[in-house]
Order: sequence, then C-alpha cells, then structure tokens
Amino acid sequence: MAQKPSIPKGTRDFSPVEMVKRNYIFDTIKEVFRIYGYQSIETPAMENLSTLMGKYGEEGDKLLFKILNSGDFISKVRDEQLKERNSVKLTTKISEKGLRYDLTVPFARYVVQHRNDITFPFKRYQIQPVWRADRPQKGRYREFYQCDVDVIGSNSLLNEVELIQVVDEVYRRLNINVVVKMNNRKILAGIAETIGEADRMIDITVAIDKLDKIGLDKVNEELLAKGIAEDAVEKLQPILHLEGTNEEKLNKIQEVISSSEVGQKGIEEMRTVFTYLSSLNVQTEVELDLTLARGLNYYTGAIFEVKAKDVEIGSITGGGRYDDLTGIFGLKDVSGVGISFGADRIYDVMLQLDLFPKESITSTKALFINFGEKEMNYCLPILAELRKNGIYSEIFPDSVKMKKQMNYANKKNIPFVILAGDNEIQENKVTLKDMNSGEQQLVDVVELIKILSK
RNA sequence: GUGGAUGUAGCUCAGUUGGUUAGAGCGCUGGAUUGUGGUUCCAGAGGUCGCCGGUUCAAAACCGGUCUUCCACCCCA
Repeated sequence: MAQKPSIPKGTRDFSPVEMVKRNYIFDTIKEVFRIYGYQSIETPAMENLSTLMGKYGEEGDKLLFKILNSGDFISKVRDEQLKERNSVKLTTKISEKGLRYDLTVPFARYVVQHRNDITFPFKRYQIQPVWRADRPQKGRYREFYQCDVDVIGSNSLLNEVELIQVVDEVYRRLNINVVVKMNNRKILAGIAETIGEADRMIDITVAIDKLDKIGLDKVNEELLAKGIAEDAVEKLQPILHLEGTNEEKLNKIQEVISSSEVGQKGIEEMRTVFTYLSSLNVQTEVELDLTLARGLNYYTGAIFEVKAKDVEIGSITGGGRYDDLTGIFGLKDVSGVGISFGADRIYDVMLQLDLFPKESITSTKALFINFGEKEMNYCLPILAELRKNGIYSEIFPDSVKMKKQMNYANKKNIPFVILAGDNEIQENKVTLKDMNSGEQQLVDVVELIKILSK
C-alpha cells in the first residue's frame, strides 16, 4: 500500500455530518448579523506581509504563516545573508505574502483601500478561515473560522451596546449559556498611569490577565520580574481585589484612579454602556472584569470576551474598540469596534453539551429505489416534481440489489423510500415507505408531495 | 518556540521477561432472504505494528532520530 495521505498539523477535514452542524452555526450567526444591518464582505486568504507584520505584537509575527515567493527566489539572495542564518531577516527576502491571521486587520486594509466606495458608518460581517502557526491543542487549531462583525467610522458607544445585543441574540439562538466579560483599555491605561508605570501598560495587563488562572502571588511575581517597581505593584493590589456589582467596582476604581484623565474617560464609557444595557432587554450577564486585558495591542477602548459557562474551553468570542487601526494604512481618525465569534470552539462547545438540533441531521428526505430502465423512466418525472416542490430527494443511480439500496437509505438516514414497480406503474401510483415505522402506503403523486412536504 | 505523553486492521483497543503464523469488538464484503433496510445466523476480505536507522541469532516490544495526535507553558478564537 502506498503511504497514507494526510493533512497538515492542526488542520481538519469536515464530513457531511459535521458540515450540517457547522452550517447550522454559520447560518445562525449570519442571520443575526443581517438582522442588525451588517453586510457581508470577503478578503483574500493571503495578504502582503507588510499588511500583516507588526499588527499582532511580537508573538503574532511568529505565528504568521509566510508564503514563499514564486520562481527562483533563493538565487536572488546574497551569500552573506544566507550565511547569516537569520530566519527573520531572510524571511523578508524570500517571502512577501502571508496567510491572514485574523479578519480585523484585512478589514482595516479593505476600508482604507475602498474608502471612496464605502458609506460610513460601515457595518460589515465577514466569515472566513484564518491561519496561525500555533502549536495545536484542544480547541486550538492552525486553520479555523472567525465570524467577525465590525462597525467602522462611528465613535458612538451605541455600537458597543449593539454588539453585546448581537452576542446575546446569537447565543440565545444557539442555546449556549455565556457570560460577557468587559473591560476598557482606557481604564487599564489609567491604572498604569496612577501607579506611575504609564508606559508599561502592556506588561501590566498581560500579567493581571492571568489572575484567575495562576493566582495573585504569581501575578505579583511576574510583575516584579518584568521590572515593575515594587511600590507600583503595591499600589495595584486594591485594584486586583475589587469585588461587587459592576456599579460598585466602577465607583471604587474611580476613586483609585481619580487623578488619571484617560482613566476617568474609560469609566465614563463603561457607565454609558451599562446604562444602555439596563434599559434594553439583554438577558446575557455582562460583567465588568478589570483583569481582562486581551493581547492584541490595537485595542483602545472597550474590550470584550465571551465565555461559555458550562464548558472549559477559553473564550469563544472576543473583540473591542480600535481607534486608529486604519491609521497605519494611512487613514486617520476612523474609529471602529468589532467582535469575532470563534465558530470552531462554538462547535466544540455545542458538541460537548449536545446542543445540535436532531432534525438538522437529515438532508435527503426521500429516495427512489431503482428497479431498472422501465421503472426509472416512470420515476424520473415524479422525482423532478418533488424537487420542484422543494423536497430534497434522489434516486439510486444503479439498478442493484434492493438490499443495497435500502441499506443506502438507512445509512444516510433518509426517512422515506419510494418504490415503483409494475403494480404501481399500472395504477399510476407509488409505494411510500416510512423508514422509521416500516409502514407502507400506496399513494398518487399529489398525496406523495403532501406527505413529504410536512 | 520550550517541556511531557502517544501511535498496532476503516474505528476503539488487547498483545506477558524480546521467541514460531499479531488478536478481539465494531464496521466492511458475500450468503441465509432474486420487491424490503435497521435485528439474527454463517462465511470472507483487510496489518510495512507511524516512518527511518541501530542493538540482537531473533524486535510490535529495547535504543536514537523524525512525523502525528494529545497535555502543560507561551500566546490565543
């Protein structure tokens, strides 16, 4: 036997059964996006590396899949550069394209490039795969789908609120219990400012992001290890201990960072969002979590993360506001906010909780048994008639043993089988067999369509 | 990227201190049943023991390398 074929690490094939379930998720998400007035776009799988590099932090650059240049690319590289054996430097010589890492940065590029054709505020959704050269684990793949919704060209906090409504609606429809965690980069900046480490915000937030995972002591350890001053870490402690309702947390943090202007702005923003939310009928719990940081460094305002309550799997949706993502591509003062649903993780959650509707498994509703040339000629117009009426139906293409044809129907979970031999043809009817009950009845085409349309 | 575990039939897994012809269940194919599937019974096919190399009279088993999957870290959807 030849060597078994395989697929790259962290990628997956999807069987028909799996695709039914995946499409259920995609369709649900899409439907909600459209109801809220978002329009669909797509961008290429690959972007110029110059578009991608430097947008996701140092770690992100490493996780980009790079595509080799076409042609005899290595002959153009000078010997000294080859001898240097510096992968990062050499990469810029032999690769100028990469697979997209997320949908937000390509979207920013899209907006800048098509700014004259876009009416702002621009509400778009985009459902496409992204690639990361990460080491795979459970719920972590090298190729996975993101479902992004963004509003760009509007500063209104109503957009943040609307995105929470979208989250609420999507997970209500999918029947997943979630909690939305929210924070604001301006508050985090205010905290950094207040403790006298304004320029170390990223290091501070990355550390405190791990609070509920590694505990307070380890967080403090990490902060000190990263060179944050001891008295600054000391000042941080009351913030790490915050408890109570969102309102109580906001009040306390407001006192602590009262001297910071950005911080006050962030608190004000959060208050506005919570006020909107309380007047709307949002069922999902929205929790202010001051330890939520999120790695992507283009976020400037609100940040979100959605966690499934009943499954340990990390976040299944995340996002935030970015005031100047288009700035790096030359379009200033365009603020956007967006979130991304992780379809693959949602799939894993739903599978674990057995939340997929049973009916959606069926595809074909009725199968015609093939008895031979004459019978086939009788069946084909009826088959066409069923299809015209929107009934998913098919005929077994070969006139083989009936056992095999019945078995096919059984395996494919087809609920009805249609038989037409000499007797049926003579009466101008067909025999309809219900595969679940085993019952059969002799019906004409009109009755057939009526029964199958149910 | 760092550290750990794993790999035997299509699938889930047995396989003793290294010893003759590597097994089971499920699935698959054929038959019992030529117009009746899902149940039952009978028969059959299917393996480079992940791959490459080493130790040995002898390797699925021991050693080295490599790849896959999984777990932790880093980071993240």
